[in-house]
Amino acid sequence: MKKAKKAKLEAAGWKIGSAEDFLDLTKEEVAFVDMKISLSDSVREKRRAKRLTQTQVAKKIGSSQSRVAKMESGDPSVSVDLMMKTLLTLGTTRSELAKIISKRKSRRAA
Amino acid sequence: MKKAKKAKLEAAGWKIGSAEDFLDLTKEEVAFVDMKISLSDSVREKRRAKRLTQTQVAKKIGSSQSRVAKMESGDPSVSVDLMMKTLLTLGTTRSELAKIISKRKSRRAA
DNA sequence: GCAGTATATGTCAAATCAGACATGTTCGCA
DNA sequence: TGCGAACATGTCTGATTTGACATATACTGC
Repeated sequence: MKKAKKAKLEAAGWKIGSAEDFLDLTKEEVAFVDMKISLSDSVREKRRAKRLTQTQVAKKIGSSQSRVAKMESGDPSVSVDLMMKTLLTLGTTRSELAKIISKRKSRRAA
Repeated sequence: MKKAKKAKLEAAGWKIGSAEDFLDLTKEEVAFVDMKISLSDSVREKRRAKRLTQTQVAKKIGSSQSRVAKMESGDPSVSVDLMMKTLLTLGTTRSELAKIISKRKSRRAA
């Protein structure tokens, strides 16, 4: 299974087994998961741009390194709320946030 | 206390007592709460534009009328996740969502 | 007045998400 | 090779958010 697809399903809260599972998400669910992935990527980008470690970010937002790692990996246990709060804490403006939300994922090479 | 201010504090999870409480939010907290208010307003606008009752929206998103009411009133118990899922279900596109996020609140008459 | 419909508000148990911690992996460097 | 730093992953317990329900309020037409 393609990595992006896997990430989407997992972000939606599903576990991918060894069998060829297939679950169709509604259009809205796909949009929501895509958005979460955009936010997730942006957290990593913002953090790197500011040359901070996950531990340093964790301290800023009053959380832990593992939760920051989960944010960046698109773990389904992370809410949009938390990622947005994190981005804002990292100095992202509302209009930058808007760009992140609207951003279509550029297809990455698998 | 101004209504908008009250809404912000409440949306941030604080109860306003009778005494002249004052809690200063950080810049990021204010931005986050503003954003939630924008989303909240948008849920109501979108629903009305589609001429749906709260009960009908609740059914669409698999929730209850009371939760939709809370979304629209900016209740602090409502997450950004839920409001975004709702907006997407109501046909909002990601780029429209982006506009909502970036939107500065126009000052309402108190 | 009284129904009926729409929305608001408060509460609760169950589900989800949180921070914390342990531990595993990966990388660079001496 | 071994060490240390950064990051990933799994899992606890507690906090927050959830849908559901009861109930209140507001407005309509009769």
